[in-house]
Order: sequence, then C-alpha cells, then structure tokens
Amino acid sequence: MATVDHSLEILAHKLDLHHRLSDDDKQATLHLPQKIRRLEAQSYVLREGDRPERCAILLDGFSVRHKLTGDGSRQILAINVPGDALDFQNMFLQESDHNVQMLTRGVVAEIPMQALQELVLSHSEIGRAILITTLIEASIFREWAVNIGRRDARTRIAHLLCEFAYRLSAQTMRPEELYELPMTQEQLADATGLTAVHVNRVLQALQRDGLIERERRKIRFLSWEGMRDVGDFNPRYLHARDLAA
Amino acid sequence: MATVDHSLEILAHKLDLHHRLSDDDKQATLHLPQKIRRLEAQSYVLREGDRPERCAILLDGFSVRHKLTGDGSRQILAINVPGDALDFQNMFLQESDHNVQMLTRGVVAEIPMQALQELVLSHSEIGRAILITTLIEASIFREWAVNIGRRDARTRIAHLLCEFAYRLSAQTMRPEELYELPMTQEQLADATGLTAVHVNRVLQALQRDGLIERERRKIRFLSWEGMRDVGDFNPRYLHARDLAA
DNA sequence: CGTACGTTTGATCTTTCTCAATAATGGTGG
DNA sequence: CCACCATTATTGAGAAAGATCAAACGTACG
Repeated sequence: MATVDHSLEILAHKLDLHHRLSDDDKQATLHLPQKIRRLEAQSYVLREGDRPERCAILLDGFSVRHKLTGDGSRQILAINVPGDALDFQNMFLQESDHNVQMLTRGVVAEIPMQALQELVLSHSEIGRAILITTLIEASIFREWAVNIGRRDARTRIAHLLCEFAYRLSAQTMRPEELYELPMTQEQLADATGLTAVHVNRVLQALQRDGLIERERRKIRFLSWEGMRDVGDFNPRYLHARDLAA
Repeated sequence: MATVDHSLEILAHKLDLHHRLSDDDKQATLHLPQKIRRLEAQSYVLREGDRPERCAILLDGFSVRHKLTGDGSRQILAINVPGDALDFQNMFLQESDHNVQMLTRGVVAEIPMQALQELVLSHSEIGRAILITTLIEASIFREWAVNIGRRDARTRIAHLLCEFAYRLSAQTMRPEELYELPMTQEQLADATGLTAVHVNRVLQALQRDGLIERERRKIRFLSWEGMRDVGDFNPRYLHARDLAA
C-alpha cells in the first residue's frame, strides 16, 4: 500500500486558506502524483513561450516571476514563497507569457498538468480555491504596477519591504520585524524598476533615518508604523481578510 | 412570456471566445437578471473598499481600472472595452482593491452578484471561462508592470498604442490602423507612469518620426511594424491564440 | 587563499518632472 | 447657431530624481 507523502500539505493548506476545502478535497490534493525536484539558485522553473506539462509547487525556497524586454532588461513581477503554485496558469492557457526563476536554491513538487486538470474537474471547490488564489495574485500585480508607476524610489523600496514582511507572516497576521531578504540589491532593483546603485542608496537612507537596520540581507524594521507610512503600504490588496481563517 | 434581452450577447460571446460554451451555457448567461444603466464619463462604477452586490458588464463605452496612492496620484491599470466584466473579482473576494471609472459615457448591464454566483455553480464551464478571462487579465497586468518599470517613455507610449490597436480588433486579428483613443493625454500619462506634458512631447516625436498621424484623439499608424518595434510589442501576453476561434 | 559576486562610493549625465503660460477644442446654455 | 467656459493640448525654461560609468571594497565559498 502506498504511503501518503505529505509534501503537498503546504499546497492543500494554502488552498484551504483561500477557500475552505472538505476533507475529501484535501485528501485528493495530497494524493496527486508528484515528483520532488531540487533546484539550484538562478535555475529556471518555466520560460516564456514554454508549454509546460507539469505544474511546480514551491515547497522550499523562493522564486520570482519575471519578464525580459527587447533590450534585455528585466522586470520582476512577483515573489513566490513556499506553498505557492508556480504555474496554475498553464492548466488553462497554452503558452507561458513570463519566466519563473529560483531566487535561492529550493525544492518543488512537480504535478502532471493533466492530473491537476482532472482534480479540478472532479472537485469543483478546488477549482474555486484556485480561482481565488489567481484573483489575489492579480491584485498583487496591480499594486506592483502602482508602486512602480507612481511612487518615488524611497516609497517603492519601503513598500516592497513591507509587503515581504507582511507576507512572510501570513499565519500570525503580524508583520515580521526581522527577516532575511532572499534577493540581491540588483534583484530588488528589477522588482522596483530602479537600478541597483539607487536601491543601495535608498536602503542606506532608510537606515540613516532609523527606519530599518541591515546586516547582510537581514532586514530589521525599527518601526513598523514608520515603514508602513513611508511605504504607503495598505495591505488591503493582499486580501488577507478573505482568507478562511 | 418574457422577451429575451440580447444585451448580454456580448458577454456570452466573449466568454465563449475564452472557453467554448454549450448552447445551454449561453442561454443561461443571456437570461441572467440585469438592469441596464447609462453612465456619464468620469462616473465611478466601483470604488476601492466597496463590497458590491452587483457586477457590471460593460456594453458600450470605455472604462479603466485604477488605484490612487497616498499622495493622490493615480495609476491606471487596465482599459476595459465593451464586453468586459468590470467586477467578476468580487464574486469571490469581499472588498474591492481598486477603482473602476468610466472613460467615456457608456452603458453597463448590472447583474446581481448572487445570480452570477448561482450561474457559476450550476454551469461549471462558465466558471472555467471566467477563470481563463481572469488569467488573461492577470497576464496583461504583468505586461503593464514591465512597460512601466523597464521601458523608456517613447517605448511605453508606443506599446500602449499597439496594445490598443490590437485589442480593438480582436475579431479580425489585424491591428486597427486608425482608431479613436478614448483617453486624454493626462489619462495616457496615468496609464504609463508619466506626466501629461511628457506624453504630449512623446506623441509629437512619434509623429515627427513618421510613425503615426494624429487628429484630435484619432491615431493613425503609418507603419504597424515600425510601431511594433518602437513599442517592443509582442502580443503573446494577450493570449489571443488561446481563444476558441 | 583567490576568485567571482555583491555592495558601496563618487562624479557626471539624462530623462523626465515641475511650473507656468498660452492656444486650441468641444460642450452647453441662451 | 453662436458665444462662453471648462477642459485639454502645447510650448518653454529650469529643476530634480534617478541612471550611468567606473572604481574600490567586502565576503562567501570553492
């Protein structure tokens, strides 16, 4: 008799947060066929133009979604944390329109797209949960566009740091005051539409102003309220209240 | 006996494009209870923080999705064209995270959220079509973030003009060479993260370079390939190939 | 221990913004 | 139909945020 592998627990948990699932739904999720894969930092999970046959669930580590422009510059569009599905989209769309790349080394569970499609067909509540996940992701894309388009460098960086602090503590509902940013300053620049040099100067300014402390990539918020104000951060767009707590 | 109102035809058609619907699905869509409402230019369809009880379908005219920052500046996130559902999102999420505002005067059909929810529950293929619509919208948000974050002003404007030309002709698959832009230069600025003054200068430059002609808000492309290249425009992100043609 | 990568610093340059004034346009009431 | 008013478009001059270039400095890790 097959042993149940609990590596997909984190996915079932996340879906359950977005839309309450029955025990049957959860069991079906846990029993999806999967292959565990270890990935190096910088490796690609998915490339623009791909037509993937498997969907990766991020179990450990961090990845980003990004796109490249014609002249080769990069815009990071989202940061994925453990539990995120990296490619629900291609269950329904043919060609991937962006890249997914590991920020750190990490582990993913790869699920055959077809098995996932069958799961959604036979368990409508799971389809619902996926739709809600997708809607929240879209909301985050919108907030990022606002951040990049209409905020100055200082506000942009502070906003990103706030979002990260907030999302890392989805469970506790209290933003982390100390965390390790899994990105270089260059990646931070690609996420905010700035240059690495300018990101560096802004980080130093935030530190000089007593808002944060830094040690390597560790960020400590000295004042959550201060950072929230500087970053014009209102967590409504994360729709945490819509989670089935 | 009730007469069937065909104003929702455009919605059924769009959903059908995204995921082939059965006749029953289409009929059910057309029979949704609805109230036709005429809206003035600039009027709000939905505000951030609202918990709407009806979902508006845009039947005629143009609207935008936008958000305001703490210091009052505005980022336009998407342009809606007739047939677009302006608020599928709030079928599943409580609070709206952005505004929807009319660009021109127009007409919407308002459908009670609950009727829509029941439709989705009883017609799973419609739920699928809505999910696909949502995924394509999310892809467009991503491309906009790239546009705003990593392209210079000239490229940004050209890209937006290309997208508009392309989307206006979703049927023909050949971008319109002449169309009326339903936005002021200030709105164009809010969509591209620029200022109105700079948008004006860029438009003049595109005209001087023989790429476009303008007369009021009419835009004529003198060279589609030229504009496509200047605007770094690759329509993959619109996922037109995923449409059930 | 050296090497590659990431961070920091300084100087200079460019794009885009800001502010302000003028011109054109369209919609509205008379 | 016309004159008026509000909105939008255009122009110019000057300022500023952020980019670019180049070099030096740290530090993790093989």
